[in-house]
Amino acid sequence: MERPEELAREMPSASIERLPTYLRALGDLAARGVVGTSSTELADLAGVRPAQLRKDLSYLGSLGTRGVGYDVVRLRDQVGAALGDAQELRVAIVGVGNLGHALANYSGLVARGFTVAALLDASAAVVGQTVAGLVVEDVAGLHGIVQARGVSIVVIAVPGDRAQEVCDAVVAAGVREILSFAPCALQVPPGVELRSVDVGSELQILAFHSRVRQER
Amino acid sequence: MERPEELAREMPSASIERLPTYLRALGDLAARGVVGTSSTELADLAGVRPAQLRKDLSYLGSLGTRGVGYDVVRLRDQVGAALGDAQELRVAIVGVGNLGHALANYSGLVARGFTVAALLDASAAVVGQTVAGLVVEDVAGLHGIVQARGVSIVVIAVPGDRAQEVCDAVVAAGVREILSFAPCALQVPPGVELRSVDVGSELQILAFHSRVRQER
DNA sequence: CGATGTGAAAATTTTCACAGCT
DNA sequence: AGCTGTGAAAATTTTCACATCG
Repeated sequence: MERPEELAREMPSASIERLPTYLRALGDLAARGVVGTSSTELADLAGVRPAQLRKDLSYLGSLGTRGVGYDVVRLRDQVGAALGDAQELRVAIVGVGNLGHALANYSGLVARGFTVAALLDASAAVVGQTVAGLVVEDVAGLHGIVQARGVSIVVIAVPGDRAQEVCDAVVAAGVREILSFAPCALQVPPGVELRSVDVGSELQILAFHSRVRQER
Repeated sequence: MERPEELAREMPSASIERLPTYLRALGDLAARGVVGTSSTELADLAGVRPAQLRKDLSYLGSLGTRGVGYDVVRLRDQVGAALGDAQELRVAIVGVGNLGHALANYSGLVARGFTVAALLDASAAVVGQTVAGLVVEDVAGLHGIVQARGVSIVVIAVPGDRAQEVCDAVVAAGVREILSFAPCALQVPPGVELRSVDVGSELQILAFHSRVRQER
Protein backbone atom coordinates (compact mmCIF):
# COMPACT_ATOMS: atom_id res chain seq x y z
CA MET A 1 0.00 0.00 0.00
CA GLU A 2 2.81 2.31 0.78
CA ARG A 3 4.66 1.26 -2.32
CA PRO A 4 2.29 0.09 -5.05
CA GLU A 5 5.12 -0.80 -7.42
CA GLU A 6 6.58 -3.23 -4.92
CA LEU A 7 3.24 -4.90 -4.47
CA ALA A 8 2.64 -5.14 -8.16
CA ARG A 9 5.97 -6.88 -8.50
CA GLU A 10 4.75 -9.53 -6.11
CA MET A 11 1.41 -10.01 -7.77
CA PRO A 12 0.83 -13.71 -8.39
CA SER A 13 1.00 -14.61 -12.06
CA ALA A 14 -2.46 -16.12 -11.85
CA SER A 15 -3.78 -12.70 -10.85
CA ILE A 16 -1.79 -10.89 -13.54
CA GLU A 17 -3.32 -13.13 -16.17
CA ARG A 18 -6.82 -12.07 -15.17
CA LEU A 19 -6.18 -8.32 -15.33
CA PRO A 20 -6.84 -8.01 -19.07
CA THR A 21 -10.26 -9.55 -18.59
CA TYR A 22 -11.09 -7.07 -15.86
CA LEU A 23 -9.85 -4.21 -18.01
CA ARG A 24 -12.07 -5.25 -20.86
CA ALA A 25 -15.13 -5.56 -18.63
CA LEU A 26 -14.42 -2.12 -17.20
CA GLY A 27 -14.07 -0.68 -20.68
CA ASP A 28 -17.46 -2.14 -21.61
CA LEU A 29 -19.08 -0.68 -18.49
CA ALA A 30 -17.52 2.71 -19.15
CA ALA A 31 -18.70 2.64 -22.76
CA ARG A 32 -22.21 1.95 -21.50
CA GLY A 33 -21.94 4.99 -19.27
CA VAL A 34 -21.98 3.01 -16.02
CA VAL A 35 -20.37 5.10 -13.30
CA GLY A 36 -20.01 2.75 -10.36
CA THR A 37 -19.75 -1.00 -9.99
CA SER A 38 -19.21 -3.73 -7.42
CA SER A 39 -16.98 -6.75 -7.13
CA THR A 40 -20.05 -8.89 -7.69
CA GLU A 41 -21.04 -7.24 -10.97
CA LEU A 42 -17.49 -7.04 -12.27
CA ALA A 43 -16.69 -10.62 -11.30
CA ASP A 44 -19.81 -11.72 -13.10
CA LEU A 45 -18.75 -9.97 -16.29
CA ALA A 46 -15.26 -11.42 -16.02
CA GLY A 47 -16.44 -14.92 -15.19
CA VAL A 48 -14.74 -15.19 -11.79
CA ARG A 49 -15.84 -15.07 -8.15
CA PRO A 50 -16.19 -11.76 -6.36
CA ALA A 51 -13.63 -12.65 -3.68
CA GLN A 52 -11.09 -13.52 -6.33
CA LEU A 53 -11.59 -10.23 -8.12
CA ARG A 54 -11.18 -8.30 -4.88
CA LYS A 55 -8.05 -10.21 -3.96
CA ASP A 56 -6.60 -9.68 -7.43
CA LEU A 57 -7.25 -5.95 -7.37
CA SER A 58 -5.93 -5.66 -3.82
CA TYR A 59 -2.41 -6.36 -5.13
CA LEU A 60 -2.62 -3.10 -7.05
CA GLY A 61 -3.65 -1.18 -3.93
CA SER A 62 -6.86 -0.14 -2.29
CA LEU A 63 -8.81 0.82 -5.38
CA GLY A 64 -12.40 0.78 -4.16
CA THR A 65 -14.47 2.40 -1.45
CA ARG A 66 -15.71 0.22 1.40
CA GLY A 67 -19.44 0.08 1.60
CA VAL A 68 -19.75 1.60 -1.88
CA GLY A 69 -17.82 -0.22 -4.58
CA TYR A 70 -15.58 0.86 -7.43
CA ASP A 71 -15.56 3.93 -9.67
CA VAL A 72 -15.62 2.44 -13.16
CA VAL A 73 -13.46 4.98 -14.98
CA ARG A 74 -10.97 5.32 -12.16
CA LEU A 75 -10.56 1.57 -11.79
CA ARG A 76 -10.28 1.13 -15.54
CA ASP A 77 -7.46 3.66 -15.63
CA GLN A 78 -5.69 2.05 -12.69
CA VAL A 79 -5.87 -1.47 -14.12
CA GLY A 80 -4.93 -0.04 -17.51
CA ALA A 81 -1.88 1.64 -16.00
CA ALA A 82 -0.82 -1.67 -14.44
CA LEU A 83 -1.00 -3.26 -17.87
CA GLY A 84 1.15 -0.55 -19.39
CA ASP A 85 -1.72 1.09 -21.20
CA ALA A 86 -0.19 4.47 -21.80
CA GLN A 87 3.14 3.03 -22.88
CA GLU A 88 2.32 2.60 -26.56
CA LEU A 89 4.52 -0.46 -26.72
CA ARG A 90 5.85 -1.38 -30.13
CA VAL A 91 5.33 -4.86 -31.47
CA ALA A 92 7.08 -6.63 -34.32
CA ILE A 93 5.55 -9.65 -36.02
CA VAL A 94 7.90 -12.27 -37.43
CA GLY A 95 6.32 -14.54 -40.01
CA VAL A 96 3.78 -13.11 -42.40
CA GLY A 97 1.91 -16.23 -43.44
CA ASN A 98 -1.80 -16.76 -42.91
CA LEU A 99 -1.58 -16.12 -39.19
CA GLY A 100 0.91 -13.24 -39.35
CA HIS A 101 -1.34 -11.62 -41.92
CA ALA A 102 -4.36 -11.92 -39.68
CA LEU A 103 -2.46 -10.55 -36.70
CA ALA A 104 -1.12 -7.58 -38.68
CA ASN A 105 -4.67 -6.68 -39.60
CA TYR A 106 -6.10 -7.35 -36.13
CA SER A 107 -7.65 -4.15 -34.90
CA GLY A 108 -7.55 -5.37 -31.31
CA LEU A 109 -3.84 -4.60 -31.07
CA VAL A 110 -4.22 -0.92 -31.83
CA ALA A 111 -7.39 -0.79 -29.75
CA ARG A 112 -5.37 -1.91 -26.74
CA GLY A 113 -2.61 0.61 -27.24
CA PHE A 114 -0.06 -1.44 -29.13
CA THR A 115 1.68 -0.25 -32.29
CA VAL A 116 2.74 -2.72 -34.94
CA ALA A 117 6.17 -1.35 -35.78
CA ALA A 118 7.43 -3.98 -38.20
CA LEU A 119 6.51 -7.08 -40.17
CA LEU A 120 9.35 -9.48 -40.89
CA ASP A 121 9.65 -12.62 -42.97
CA ALA A 122 12.36 -14.84 -44.35
CA SER A 123 10.72 -15.59 -47.69
CA ALA A 124 11.69 -13.50 -50.71
CA ALA A 125 8.15 -14.00 -51.98
CA VAL A 126 6.73 -12.02 -49.07
CA VAL A 127 9.46 -9.46 -48.34
CA GLY A 128 8.61 -6.19 -50.06
CA GLN A 129 4.88 -6.79 -50.09
CA THR A 130 2.65 -4.32 -48.31
CA VAL A 131 0.49 -5.85 -45.55
CA ALA A 132 -1.76 -3.80 -43.29
CA GLY A 133 -0.03 -0.66 -44.48
CA LEU A 134 3.47 -1.89 -43.68
CA VAL A 135 6.16 -3.14 -46.03
CA VAL A 136 7.33 -6.61 -45.03
CA GLU A 137 11.04 -6.57 -44.28
CA ASP A 138 13.72 -9.24 -44.28
CA VAL A 139 14.05 -11.01 -40.97
CA ALA A 140 17.82 -10.75 -41.38
CA GLY A 141 17.48 -7.13 -40.35
CA LEU A 142 15.75 -8.03 -37.10
CA HIS A 143 18.38 -6.76 -34.69
CA GLY A 144 18.69 -3.34 -36.28
CA ILE A 145 14.94 -2.89 -36.65
CA VAL A 146 14.24 -3.85 -33.03
CA GLN A 147 16.85 -1.39 -31.82
CA ALA A 148 15.99 1.47 -34.16
CA ARG A 149 12.23 1.35 -33.59
CA GLY A 150 12.23 0.52 -29.91
CA VAL A 151 10.38 -2.78 -30.34
CA SER A 152 9.69 -4.30 -26.94
CA ILE A 153 7.46 -7.24 -27.82
CA VAL A 154 7.91 -9.70 -30.67
CA VAL A 155 5.22 -12.04 -31.96
CA ILE A 156 6.55 -15.23 -33.52
CA ALA A 157 4.22 -16.58 -36.21
CA VAL A 158 6.58 -18.80 -38.19
CA PRO A 159 6.36 -22.55 -38.82
CA GLY A 160 7.39 -24.75 -35.93
CA ASP A 161 10.65 -25.85 -37.49
CA ARG A 162 11.85 -22.27 -37.69
CA ALA A 163 10.53 -21.02 -34.39
CA GLN A 164 13.53 -21.78 -32.17
CA GLU A 165 16.03 -20.07 -34.46
CA VAL A 166 13.81 -17.02 -34.80
CA CYS A 167 13.32 -17.02 -31.03
CA ASP A 168 17.08 -17.10 -30.47
CA ALA A 169 17.56 -14.19 -32.86
CA VAL A 170 14.80 -12.24 -31.12
CA VAL A 171 16.42 -12.77 -27.73
CA ALA A 172 19.82 -11.83 -29.17
CA ALA A 173 18.27 -8.60 -30.42
CA GLY A 174 17.54 -7.71 -26.81
CA VAL A 175 13.80 -8.40 -26.73
CA ARG A 176 12.53 -9.58 -23.35
CA GLU A 177 8.83 -10.23 -24.09
CA ILE A 178 7.83 -12.84 -26.67
CA LEU A 179 4.49 -14.23 -27.80
CA SER A 180 4.78 -17.41 -29.82
CA PHE A 181 2.19 -19.11 -31.97
CA ALA A 182 4.52 -21.91 -32.92
CA PRO A 183 3.24 -25.35 -31.99
CA CYS A 184 6.32 -26.30 -29.97
CA ALA A 185 8.07 -25.52 -26.70
CA LEU A 186 10.68 -22.79 -27.12
CA GLN A 187 13.73 -22.43 -24.92
CA VAL A 188 14.47 -18.93 -23.64
CA PRO A 189 17.05 -17.76 -21.13
CA PRO A 190 15.94 -16.61 -17.67
CA GLY A 191 14.68 -13.07 -17.64
CA VAL A 192 12.84 -13.43 -20.94
CA GLU A 193 9.07 -13.69 -20.64
CA LEU A 194 7.63 -16.14 -23.14
CA ARG A 195 3.97 -16.85 -23.67
CA SER A 196 2.71 -19.45 -26.07
CA VAL A 197 -0.56 -19.85 -27.90
CA ASP A 198 -1.15 -23.06 -29.81
CA VAL A 199 -4.49 -23.58 -31.47
CA GLY A 200 -3.83 -27.26 -32.04
CA SER A 201 -3.16 -27.81 -28.35
CA GLU A 202 -6.32 -25.97 -27.36
CA LEU A 203 -8.37 -28.21 -29.61
CA GLN A 204 -6.65 -31.30 -28.26
CA ILE A 205 -7.50 -30.26 -24.71
CA LEU A 206 -11.12 -29.95 -25.79
CA ALA A 207 -10.83 -33.32 -27.51
CA PHE A 208 -9.65 -34.84 -24.22
CA HIS A 209 -12.77 -33.62 -22.48
CA SER A 210 -14.90 -34.83 -25.37
CA ARG A 211 -13.38 -38.28 -25.11
CA VAL A 212 -13.85 -38.47 -21.34
CA ARG A 213 -17.46 -37.46 -21.84
CA GLN A 214 -18.10 -40.20 -24.40
CA GLU A 215 -16.65 -42.81 -22.11
CA ARG A 216 -19.32 -42.32 -19.54
CA MET B 1 -4.52 -48.56 -12.96
CA GLU B 2 -7.32 -51.04 -12.82
CA ARG B 3 -9.65 -48.60 -14.53
CA PRO B 4 -7.70 -46.15 -16.70
CA GLU B 5 -10.84 -44.32 -17.75
CA GLU B 6 -11.68 -43.49 -14.17
CA LEU B 7 -8.20 -42.20 -13.56
CA ALA B 8 -8.22 -40.13 -16.70
CA ARG B 9 -11.45 -38.58 -15.56
CA GLU B 10 -9.70 -37.43 -12.41
CA MET B 11 -6.64 -36.05 -14.15
CA PRO B 12 -6.00 -32.51 -12.90
CA SER B 13 -6.70 -29.91 -15.55
CA ALA B 14 -3.18 -28.58 -15.19
CA SER B 15 -1.88 -31.97 -16.27
CA ILE B 16 -4.37 -32.27 -19.12
CA GLU B 17 -3.19 -28.95 -20.50
CA ARG B 18 0.37 -30.21 -20.78
CA LEU B 19 -0.46 -33.41 -22.66
CA PRO B 20 -0.44 -31.78 -26.12
CA THR B 21 3.09 -30.53 -25.51
CA TYR B 22 4.22 -34.02 -24.57
CA LEU B 23 2.51 -35.47 -27.61
CA ARG B 24 4.28 -33.04 -29.90
CA ALA B 25 7.68 -33.75 -28.35
CA LEU B 26 7.04 -37.47 -28.74
CA GLY B 27 6.05 -36.96 -32.36
CA ASP B 28 9.31 -35.12 -32.99
CA LEU B 29 11.34 -37.88 -31.34
CA ALA B 30 9.53 -40.54 -33.34
CA ALA B 31 10.10 -38.61 -36.57
CA ARG B 32 13.81 -38.52 -35.74
CA GLY B 33 13.77 -42.27 -35.33
CA VAL B 34 14.44 -42.19 -31.60
CA VAL B 35 13.21 -45.43 -30.06
CA GLY B 36 13.45 -44.88 -26.32
CA THR B 37 13.44 -41.84 -24.09
CA SER B 38 13.47 -40.82 -20.44
CA SER B 39 11.44 -38.46 -18.31
CA THR B 40 14.47 -36.19 -18.20
CA GLU B 41 14.82 -35.92 -21.98
CA LEU B 42 11.12 -35.59 -22.61
CA ALA B 43 10.65 -33.01 -19.85
CA ASP B 44 13.49 -31.03 -21.34
CA LEU B 45 11.83 -30.98 -24.75
CA ALA B 46 8.52 -29.99 -23.20
CA GLY B 47 9.99 -27.34 -20.94
CA VAL B 48 8.88 -28.90 -17.64
CA ARG B 49 10.55 -30.79 -14.79
CA PRO B 50 11.02 -34.56 -15.02
CA ALA B 51 8.98 -35.20 -11.87
CA GLN B 52 6.09 -33.22 -13.24
CA LEU B 53 6.12 -35.13 -16.50
CA ARG B 54 6.18 -38.46 -14.66
CA LYS B 55 3.33 -37.40 -12.40
CA ASP B 56 1.29 -36.17 -15.36
CA LEU B 57 1.78 -39.40 -17.30
CA SER B 58 1.02 -41.47 -14.22
CA TYR B 59 -2.61 -40.34 -14.38
CA LEU B 60 -2.88 -42.21 -17.69
CA GLY B 61 -1.47 -45.36 -16.18
CA SER B 62 1.94 -46.98 -15.86
CA LEU B 63 3.31 -46.20 -19.30
CA GLY B 64 7.04 -46.61 -18.85
CA THR B 65 9.45 -49.28 -17.70
CA ARG B 66 11.22 -48.76 -14.40
CA GLY B 67 14.93 -48.64 -14.72
CA VAL B 68 14.63 -48.18 -18.49
CA GLY B 69 12.38 -45.33 -19.59
CA TYR B 70 9.64 -44.92 -22.17
CA ASP B 71 9.11 -46.43 -25.60
CA VAL B 72 8.66 -43.40 -27.83
CA VAL B 73 6.12 -44.76 -30.30
CA ARG B 74 4.12 -46.56 -27.64
CA LEU B 75 3.95 -43.54 -25.37
CA ARG B 76 3.07 -41.29 -28.29
CA ASP B 77 0.17 -43.54 -29.18
CA GLN B 78 -1.02 -43.70 -25.58
CA VAL B 79 -0.91 -39.95 -25.05
CA GLY B 80 -2.46 -39.50 -28.48
CA ALA B 81 -5.28 -41.84 -27.52
CA ALA B 82 -5.92 -39.83 -24.36
CA LEU B 83 -6.23 -36.72 -26.52
CA GLY B 84 -8.72 -38.39 -28.79
CA ASP B 85 -6.28 -38.81 -31.62
CA ALA B 86 -8.04 -41.46 -33.58
CA GLN B 87 -11.44 -39.86 -33.20
CA GLU B 88 -11.20 -37.62 -36.26
CA LEU B 89 -13.25 -35.00 -34.46
CA ARG B 90 -15.11 -32.56 -36.68
CA VAL B 91 -14.65 -28.85 -36.16
CA ALA B 92 -16.76 -25.95 -37.40
CA ILE B 93 -15.40 -22.42 -37.58
CA VAL B 94 -17.85 -19.57 -37.07
CA GLY B 95 -16.60 -16.24 -38.37
CA VAL B 96 -14.56 -16.18 -41.56
CA GLY B 97 -12.76 -12.88 -41.19
CA ASN B 98 -9.00 -12.52 -41.09
CA LEU B 99 -8.62 -14.95 -38.24
CA GLY B 100 -11.22 -17.47 -39.38
CA HIS B 101 -9.55 -17.48 -42.77
CA ALA B 102 -6.15 -18.18 -41.22
CA LEU B 103 -7.61 -20.96 -39.06
CA ALA B 104 -9.40 -22.60 -41.98
CA ASN B 105 -6.08 -22.75 -43.82
CA TYR B 106 -4.07 -23.86 -40.81
CA SER B 107 -2.47 -27.18 -41.63
CA GLY B 108 -1.92 -27.88 -37.94
CA LEU B 109 -5.57 -28.85 -37.51
CA VAL B 110 -5.48 -31.64 -40.06
CA ALA B 111 -2.02 -32.65 -38.88
CA ARG B 112 -3.46 -33.28 -35.42
CA GLY B 113 -6.37 -35.31 -36.65
CA PHE B 114 -9.12 -32.73 -36.81
CA THR B 115 -11.41 -32.26 -39.78
CA VAL B 116 -12.79 -28.85 -40.62
CA ALA B 117 -16.37 -29.78 -41.43
CA ALA B 118 -17.90 -26.33 -41.94
CA LEU B 119 -17.17 -22.63 -42.24
CA LEU B 120 -19.97 -20.32 -41.15
CA ASP B 121 -20.46 -16.58 -41.28
CA ALA B 122 -23.30 -14.09 -40.90
CA SER B 123 -22.19 -11.71 -43.65
CA ALA B 124 -23.74 -12.08 -47.08
CA ALA B 125 -20.46 -10.82 -48.51
CA VAL B 126 -18.66 -13.92 -47.27
CA VAL B 127 -21.33 -16.62 -47.47
CA GLY B 128 -20.95 -18.57 -50.70
CA GLN B 129 -17.26 -17.87 -51.07
CA THR B 130 -14.85 -20.79 -51.15
CA VAL B 131 -12.21 -20.73 -48.44
CA ALA B 132 -9.71 -23.52 -47.93
CA GLY B 133 -11.76 -25.72 -50.22
CA LEU B 134 -15.02 -25.22 -48.33
CA VAL B 135 -18.00 -23.10 -49.23
CA VAL B 136 -18.82 -20.64 -46.46
CA GLU B 137 -22.36 -21.21 -45.21
CA ASP B 138 -24.87 -19.04 -43.41
CA VAL B 139 -24.55 -19.17 -39.65
CA ALA B 140 -28.34 -19.35 -39.51
CA GLY B 141 -28.00 -23.00 -40.48
CA LEU B 142 -25.70 -23.76 -37.56
CA HIS B 143 -27.95 -26.19 -35.73
CA GLY B 144 -28.68 -28.35 -38.74
CA ILE B 145 -25.08 -28.40 -39.91
CA VAL B 146 -23.75 -29.36 -36.48
CA GLN B 147 -26.22 -32.23 -36.24
CA ALA B 148 -25.90 -33.45 -39.80
CA ARG B 149 -22.11 -33.47 -39.90
CA GLY B 150 -21.41 -34.58 -36.35
CA VAL B 151 -19.53 -31.45 -35.38
CA SER B 152 -18.21 -31.81 -31.84
CA ILE B 153 -16.02 -28.71 -31.50
CA VAL B 154 -16.83 -25.16 -32.61
CA VAL B 155 -14.29 -22.39 -32.99
CA ILE B 156 -15.70 -18.90 -32.50
CA ALA B 157 -13.81 -16.28 -34.49
CA VAL B 158 -16.37 -13.49 -34.68
CA PRO B 159 -16.07 -9.92 -33.36
CA GLY B 160 -16.50 -9.49 -29.61
CA ASP B 161 -19.94 -7.92 -29.86
CA ARG B 162 -21.32 -10.98 -31.62
CA ALA B 163 -19.50 -13.63 -29.65
CA GLN B 164 -22.05 -14.23 -26.89
CA GLU B 165 -24.99 -14.67 -29.26
CA VAL B 166 -23.00 -17.04 -31.44
CA CYS B 167 -21.89 -18.89 -28.32
CA ASP B 168 -25.49 -19.29 -27.18
CA ALA B 169 -26.48 -20.64 -30.60
CA VAL B 170 -23.57 -23.06 -30.56
CA VAL B 171 -24.58 -24.38 -27.14
CA ALA B 172 -28.20 -24.61 -28.27
CA ALA B 173 -27.03 -26.71 -31.20
CA GLY B 174 -25.74 -29.26 -28.71
CA VAL B 175 -22.02 -28.53 -28.92
CA ARG B 176 -20.16 -29.17 -25.66
CA GLU B 177 -16.61 -28.04 -26.60
CA ILE B 178 -15.93 -24.47 -27.67
CA LEU B 179 -12.77 -22.55 -28.48
CA SER B 180 -13.25 -18.79 -28.56
CA PHE B 181 -10.98 -16.14 -29.98
CA ALA B 182 -13.31 -13.34 -28.97
CA PRO B 183 -11.73 -10.78 -26.65
CA CYS B 184 -14.37 -11.12 -23.97
CA ALA B 185 -15.59 -13.50 -21.30
CA LEU B 186 -18.35 -15.77 -22.58
CA GLN B 187 -21.01 -17.33 -20.38
CA VAL B 188 -21.68 -21.01 -20.91
CA PRO B 189 -23.86 -23.40 -18.93
CA PRO B 190 -22.22 -26.05 -16.75
CA GLY B 191 -21.13 -29.08 -18.72
CA VAL B 192 -19.88 -27.06 -21.65
CA GLU B 193 -16.10 -26.80 -21.91
CA LEU B 194 -15.00 -23.35 -23.06
CA ARG B 195 -11.44 -22.32 -23.76
CA SER B 196 -10.49 -18.81 -24.70
CA VAL B 197 -7.57 -17.40 -26.61
CA ASP B 198 -7.15 -13.64 -26.70
CA VAL B 199 -4.11 -12.21 -28.41
CA GLY B 200 -4.69 -8.78 -26.94
CA SER B 201 -4.72 -10.18 -23.41
CA GLU B 202 -1.53 -12.12 -24.04
CA LEU B 203 0.21 -8.96 -25.16
CA GLN B 204 -1.11 -7.05 -22.17
CA ILE B 205 0.27 -9.69 -19.82
CA LEU B 206 3.65 -9.25 -21.51
CA ALA B 207 3.22 -5.49 -21.21
CA PHE B 208 2.68 -5.88 -17.48
CA HIS B 209 6.00 -7.66 -17.14
CA SER B 210 7.67 -5.07 -19.33
CA ARG B 211 6.38 -2.29 -17.11
CA VAL B 212 7.46 -3.99 -13.88
CA ARG B 213 10.90 -4.46 -15.44
CA GLN B 214 11.21 -0.78 -16.33
CA GLU B 215 10.29 0.27 -12.82
CA ARG B 216 13.32 -1.35 -11.32
C1' DC C 1 -25.45 -0.43 6.72
C1' DG C 2 -22.92 -2.59 3.14
C1' DA C 3 -19.16 -3.62 0.12
C1' DT C 4 -14.25 -3.62 0.29
C1' DG C 5 -9.84 -5.52 1.76
C1' DT C 6 -7.59 -9.35 3.89
C1' DG C 7 -5.92 -12.82 7.20
C1' DA C 8 -6.81 -17.68 7.54
C1' DA C 9 -8.54 -22.05 5.70
C1' DA C 10 -9.20 -25.04 1.83
C1' DA C 11 -8.05 -26.70 -2.55
C1' DT C 12 -5.01 -27.32 -6.13
C1' DT C 13 -0.57 -27.78 -8.19
C1' DT C 14 4.31 -28.53 -8.02
C1' DT C 15 8.34 -30.50 -6.17
C1' DC C 16 10.78 -33.69 -3.47
C1' DA C 17 12.75 -38.01 -2.39
C1' DC C 18 12.64 -42.65 -2.33
C1' DA C 19 10.31 -47.23 -2.75
C1' DG C 20 9.59 -50.48 -6.33
C1' DC C 21 10.53 -52.83 -10.70
C1' DT C 22 13.18 -54.34 -14.54
C1' DA D 1 22.16 -49.99 -11.05
C1' DG D 2 18.90 -46.89 -12.71
C1' DC D 3 14.61 -44.78 -13.97
C1' DT D 4 9.80 -44.90 -13.19
C1' DG D 5 5.79 -44.24 -10.25
C1' DT D 6 4.11 -42.13 -6.17
C1' DG D 7 3.16 -40.87 -1.38
C1' DA D 8 4.32 -36.85 1.28
C1' DA D 9 5.92 -32.07 1.66
C1' DA D 10 6.08 -27.49 -0.18
C1' DA D 11 4.30 -23.88 -2.83
C1' DT D 12 0.77 -21.66 -5.05
C1' DT D 13 -3.92 -20.41 -5.83
C1' DT D 14 -8.67 -20.07 -4.53
C1' DT D 15 -12.25 -19.49 -1.33
C1' DC D 16 -14.10 -18.22 2.95
C1' DA D 17 -15.64 -15.18 6.41
C1' DC D 18 -15.31 -11.18 8.80
C1' DA D 19 -13.06 -6.98 10.51
C1' DT D 20 -12.92 -2.49 8.58
C1' DC D 21 -14.15 1.78 7.15
C1' DG D 22 -16.62 5.22 4.35
